Parts: sequence; structure tokens; C-alpha cells
Amino acid sequence: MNATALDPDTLTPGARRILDAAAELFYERGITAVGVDAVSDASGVTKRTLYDRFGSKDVLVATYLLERDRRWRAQLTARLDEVDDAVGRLLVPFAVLEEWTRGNPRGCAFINALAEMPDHRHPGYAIAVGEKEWLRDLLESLAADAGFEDPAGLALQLLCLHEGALASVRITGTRVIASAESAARSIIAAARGTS
Amino acid sequence: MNATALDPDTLTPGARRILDAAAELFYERGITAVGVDAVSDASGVTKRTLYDRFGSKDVLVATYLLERDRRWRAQLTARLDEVDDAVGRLLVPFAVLEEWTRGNPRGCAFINALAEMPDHRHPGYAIAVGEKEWLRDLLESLAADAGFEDPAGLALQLLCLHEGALASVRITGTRVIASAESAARSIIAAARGTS
DNA sequence: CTCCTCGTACACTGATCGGTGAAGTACGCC
DNA sequence: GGCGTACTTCACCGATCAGTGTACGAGGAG
Repeated sequence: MNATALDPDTLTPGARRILDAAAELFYERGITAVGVDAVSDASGVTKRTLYDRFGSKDVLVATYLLERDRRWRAQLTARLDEVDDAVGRLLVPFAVLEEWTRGNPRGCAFINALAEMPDHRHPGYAIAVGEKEWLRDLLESLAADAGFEDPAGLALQLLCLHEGALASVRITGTRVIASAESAARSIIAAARGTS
Repeated sequence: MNATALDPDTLTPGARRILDAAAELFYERGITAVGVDAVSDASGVTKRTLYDRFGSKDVLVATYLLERDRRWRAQLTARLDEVDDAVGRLLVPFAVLEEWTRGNPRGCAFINALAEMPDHRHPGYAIAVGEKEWLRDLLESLAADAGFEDPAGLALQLLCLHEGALASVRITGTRVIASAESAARSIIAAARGTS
């Protein structure tokens, strides 16, 4: 019940293969639809090992989400370090989104996971929610750094565009990301007028 | 395999209760996680009747999505008829979103369903995708009616905001919808400048 | 040599999954 | 009275679900 995600960076070789296989299956087919047998089969590891390492499916799910969250944050912060312009930094998440969705065409893994986690006590719930809150907080601090009048409001608007683009890729194709980015420019310009 | 959704408007009393119960359970707990036994129990109807009426769980799911789609479109078009201003009509979906999310705090039922339908041949897949395409097409024709230079581009931007707000409600609360609406105003104003 | 970690193999649990077969009941319509 | 529709009861199917128990093998560290 109070079990939490494992540290994805300190896994035994067997646990690593399990997590890699689980990550692909969970994202591709959905969490509930993928059984632990399918995960252990795909990873070439016994179900017994899976339970010895992770303890439960819920913990495996939480670890899957945690690793995805870490990779996404790492990629975003790395790109952020390359940009100096305070206003331009607000657009970095959209550039990263373009790369990210190339390998992940089935929408946002966290939104998808939340759709299958009605129980807030699920160890993965806080991780999925935390990813979105982190992005919102990041956008807010970037907006504050750039000197906007209402950083929280602007952050919320940009978050909307970001999440919307991520969700719409599946339906409209990747061109929606360029649309979202240009919309972000309009919103920033409008907010700039009031600062 | 080639079975499609039933017409939600011509259901027997038993089928209606089944669909009502299924709609709530599917949205609240997720489609895969809800078994047909749970649906029949909740609706006070036998599992046998469920299969006599719907034939399979997949058809029940598709019918659930179809009815939701119809209700959403009806609500939106009704509000649309009340507004005369061509530009103002582009903002109507955001006003409807505010009412809609009041009873549906767990995000977009179609995005959630797509997360659990990896197989495009699922009878519900086309319905879920169709809902988004319909909104995009609607926005595009509204933008064209209002005389914008690039209706398709503007529609894509507004779609982003709409989907993003719908997805973010779960994390940020309903105030994100007001944010999205004001962002939509900025985008429309920016597009107006180029027309 | 011995302990410990990592992993294997395999059998097993009770519960639930989607779906079916057969028989029977209640009601309204012609 | 006869017929069709709607729904019930109940037993059943093979498959899969998450999770466990037990025993055994390989390799590195003390």
C-alpha cells in the first residue's frame, strides 16, 4: 500500500530488462491490459524475478513512470541550458516536444496512465501528477525570470498549449506542434504588451 | 470484428440501464479495468442480457463513446446557435468546456479511451478520433466564416488550447479553462492582425 | 570454504476475464 | 390463442489475472 517506486538508476541487470520491456508494453498497449506474464515473457526474465525485484505490479508501474519523468526532465533541462534568451526559453518545451513525440506517438504517457489510475493512492499517481506540476512551475519561473507581469497566468496558458499539442499529435500528426509553438509566440507577445 | 456501435437513441429499457452504468464505470475507473460483470451488476441487469443487446464488450464501449460524442456535439451546437458574432463563435467551445468539465473531472473520455485502445480496428477507435476531427473541422469552418487568412492553422491552435485545457483540468483545477479562453483571445487577435 | 546476491525453473493459488448454452418467465400485440 | 420481444436464472467455458512457495544454480566477496 505504501510501497513506492524504485530508483530506476540502481537496478540489477534483470530488473533493467524488466523495466525496459514494461515501459514499451505499458505505453504501447496500456497499463491494465498488460499482464505481468507478458512483461516477464518480453523481458526474457521469470515472473518470480519480477516480483523479487519490484514486489508488485503497481511498483513496476510507478518505476516506469518515474524513469520516464526523469528522462523527460533531463532532456528539457539540457535544452534549456543551451538557450540564453529569457523569452526564448519559454519556447524550449515546444522544441523538445517535437523530438519527444517522434518516439512517442501515442500521446502523453502520464495522461494515459492517469486514465487508468482512478485511485489516488496508487504509487504512480503522484508521479504522473508531479510531472505536470513540475512543468507548470518551470514555466512559471521562466516567465517570472523574463519579467512578465502575471507569470502564473502565462504559465497556465503555455501548459495548455503544451498538453494540447501532446494529446493532439495522435489525431492530427506532428504538424500540430509547430502550430502550438506559433500560438505560444502569440500568447507571449500578448502578455509582453501588458508587462 | 466488424461489429459497430449501436444507436444510443433506440435502446431497450434494459440496454439503456446497461449503457448508463457502463458510461459511468468506464469513465470513472477506466475501460479495461471494468469487467462486464461489474457493468451488469451495477445496472441491475443480467450479463446474459448485456450480451443479448450488445453482443460484445467492444460494442458496448463503442456505444458508450458514440453517445458521449453525440451529447457533446449537441451541447456545443446548441450554444453555437445562441451566438451571432462570427469571432465570438470561435470562443464558444471554451465556454461549453467549462460546463462540461463540471460533471467530468477525469479529463477527456475520448483521449482516455484511446489510451486503452491500441488496436485501430476497435469499433470505438474511429469514434474517439472522429470527435477530435469534428471539432477541428468545426473550428476551421468557424474561422473561415469569420474571414481569417489561415483557418486551418488557427483551428489547429485553438484545438491545442481546447484539448490542453481539458487534459489539465485534472491537475490544475477548472481555472485552467479561463486561462485557455483568454489565450484563445490572444491567438485570435494575433491572427486577426494578419488577415 | 562459505555466505550472499542474482537469477533460474516450475508448479500452484483463488479470483476474475470475456463470452456462451439452455431453459424459463412476463408482457404486449395481432 | 399464438407469437415475438425483453429479460431472467444458472451453470459453464478456457484463458488470464496478480501473486506465492520451494528448490536449485552461478558467481563474486569475505
